[in-house]
Amino acid sequence: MNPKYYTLPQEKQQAILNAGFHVFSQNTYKKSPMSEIAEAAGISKALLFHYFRNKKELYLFLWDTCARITVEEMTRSGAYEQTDLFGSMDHGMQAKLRLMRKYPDLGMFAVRAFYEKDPEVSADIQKSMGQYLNAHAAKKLQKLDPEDFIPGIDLQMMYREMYWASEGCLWEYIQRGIMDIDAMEKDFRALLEFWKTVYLRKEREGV
Amino acid sequence: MNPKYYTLPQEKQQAILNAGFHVFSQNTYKKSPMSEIAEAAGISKALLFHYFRNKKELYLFLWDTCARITVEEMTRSGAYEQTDLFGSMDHGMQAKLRLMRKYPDLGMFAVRAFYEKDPEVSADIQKSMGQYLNAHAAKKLQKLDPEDFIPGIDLQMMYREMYWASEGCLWEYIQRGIMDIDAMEKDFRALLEFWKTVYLRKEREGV
DNA sequence: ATAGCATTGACCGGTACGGTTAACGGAGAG
DNA sequence: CTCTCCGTTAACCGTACCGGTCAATGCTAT
Repeated sequence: MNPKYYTLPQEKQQAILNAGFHVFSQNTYKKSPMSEIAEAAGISKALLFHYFRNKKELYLFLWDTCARITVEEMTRSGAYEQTDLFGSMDHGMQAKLRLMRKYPDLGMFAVRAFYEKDPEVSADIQKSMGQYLNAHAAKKLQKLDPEDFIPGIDLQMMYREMYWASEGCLWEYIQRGIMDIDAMEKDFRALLEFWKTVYLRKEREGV
Repeated sequence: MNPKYYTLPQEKQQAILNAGFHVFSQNTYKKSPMSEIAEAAGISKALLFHYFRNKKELYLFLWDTCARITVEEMTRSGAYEQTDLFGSMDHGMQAKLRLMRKYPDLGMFAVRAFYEKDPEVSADIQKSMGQYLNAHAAKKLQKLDPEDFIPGIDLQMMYREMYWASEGCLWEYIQRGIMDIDAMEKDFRALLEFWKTVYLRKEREGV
């Protein structure tokens, strides 16, 4: 790719990223036209080809950028460092929301790219996947102290359930196509509070 | 559409439906080629055009069929009649799983069709939408007896949370592209059992 | 043998695609 | 004022594909 891309003003760079994420998230690789991406980014097709040699280069660049941005935002949020379960979920979701605010179609793009079957790109995508998989869930689970939660609860199940509920909540918004991040944050906070009242062991008065 | 379609063997009809659901769920209306659908259904493009006058007719037929099938399966499952919350969720999910087993891409197709923006079909889709919306959630909620659940719990929140978690669980499978319905059923049953242990008021011994 | 129907390969006009190129226009140096 | 960059684009090119048609093929049942 042409390094001149990086000399563009930040907002232009982001516009191109978002245009790419958007178009590639709506259709398969082969059926996502460069012209549409250029138009969505507010530049001419020729200029887009000036920055990226061809469609494949743009696609793989988007994929790498997507992964890089996500990891950056996640570590920056400190979600991995929190020892408290709800605190860590809070930080994680905060990071996710910040991401969605800046790159609304990043999530959907990542999903589609991961399962893209077009032989022109699928191999490259799969090759660069290994490094991005994280096994935080298992580690997080081991650190939990059963004494903090209501007696007899299946902690692993609780964790999966919470994960699914957040994803389901997110998915509802994604489906609807309206990215009202503030509403999402409100919903998620309500979820967190609800979980606390249900899952956490009630402290006896005066303890 | 050509009524001769209904004289086809059931499996052929279903193959065409699934082919249509699949292709239209992967791309926008305009970028979903009839040839691809025909190929996926195992028939020639010309024959597909023999049964459906044009692309639009096929699309709207798929949309109507999708809605009809869903309503049929839901009422048949008796999900709407159950008074017990978990029982009704169980029946509802059973219906959904049966549907997914038979028409793997029906759900995704419905979502895309609902938010399709192509002027050639969007109007017709929206027009025939009103009748399919259901407001069961609100009704279901009113029938719940707080005495059955742990004290002080926010029942509405509980309901939303359960709904999201089921959707999130489903979504995880859809994303993965592998429609292992049996695994899904196992996961969902586990969820149900978990919810019972957490949300239901514990019966004291001997009561 | 043939009438009737399901099914298809080949075709058509039009368009949309990835990618190229020659030219435009504005800013900055002399 | 002119010349030279260089970011930017409209216009173009060859090709592939799309929605839709049609004449022809085979198959079945009388």
